[in-house]
Amino acid sequence: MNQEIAKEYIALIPNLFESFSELNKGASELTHMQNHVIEYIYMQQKSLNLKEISSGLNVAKQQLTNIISELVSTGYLIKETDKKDKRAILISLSAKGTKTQEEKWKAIYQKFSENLSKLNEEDRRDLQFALHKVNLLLNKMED
Amino acid sequence: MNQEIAKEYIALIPNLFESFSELNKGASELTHMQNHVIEYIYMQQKSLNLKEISSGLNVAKQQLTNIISELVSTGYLIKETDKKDKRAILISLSAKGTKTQEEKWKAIYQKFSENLSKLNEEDRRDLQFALHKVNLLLNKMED
DNA sequence: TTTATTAGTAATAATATATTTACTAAAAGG
DNA sequence: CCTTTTAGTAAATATATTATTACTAATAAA
Repeated sequence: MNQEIAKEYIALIPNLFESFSELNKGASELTHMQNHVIEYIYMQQKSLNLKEISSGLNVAKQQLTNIISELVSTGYLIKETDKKDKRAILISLSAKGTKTQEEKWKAIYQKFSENLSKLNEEDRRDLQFALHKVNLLLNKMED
Repeated sequence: MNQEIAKEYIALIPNLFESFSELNKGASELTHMQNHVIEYIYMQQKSLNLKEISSGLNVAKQQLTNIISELVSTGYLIKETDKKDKRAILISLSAKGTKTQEEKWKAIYQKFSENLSKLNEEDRRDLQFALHKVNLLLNKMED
């Protein structure tokens, strides 16, 4: 059975690919890496130190020093020293940073909502249930 | 109802994020863009011309000229002129190109399969059904 | 059959990203 | 304490990506 499930999971990834790539289309004033960093922090929903961002995104910490200090000075990120570990610095989104992310997701949200009209009511009901179940179980798996 | 569905859809994206980013971790000998191009062609499951890749990836066609000719000379891609439109060139994966992609997906597949053991049998059955349904309906939506 | 579009190429310059090496200061471990 | 590890910074270099402009040749459209 596991094989069947894994196949369905794998099939899901390309299905979301388009929405995913669209996240960074809106060609803001930010570079790819800057976007990438902001997006990652937004998804993690908490403050992160440089090391966590580095390993989460697979980017050398030396690179992040510049990228993040740029994002701090342009007002997207906020730095504060970690009181539990004085070597570390916790990085989080500012209101401005959060807003840019919310707008990107909103665009995907709207496009998807429009496409939903191609399904009839029964299919939509099924889709809702199935999506809910998938999210629930994927979360359960990651714990 | 559409709002609820869209919310579940949006929630799904971060859920797949990790698997998604992992696709390009294996730090092959290829650059990001080269990987990106190969990945895109692999996902589309057919030959594409330069224009289609350009608009699909939101990358200027001028950039692709170099990227693709490099990938052709290193044996990942194959070029052939489109007989229906003599201006165009159809680009597809070589056996070597296909193999690299298959290996990346296989790694994701295996990791996911291992994680599945965290679910009990009933949950796994539910997950399989729900994933199948989601894929089915998302495909239906895109037609 | 002209004219306008479209697919792709080419070369250059401007930016961005990646890699390497070396450094400070706090923490962890003995 | 003393040593080693860890988080972050810094600067230089190499490589990759993006943007701009200009060009050829095939196709579409007037």
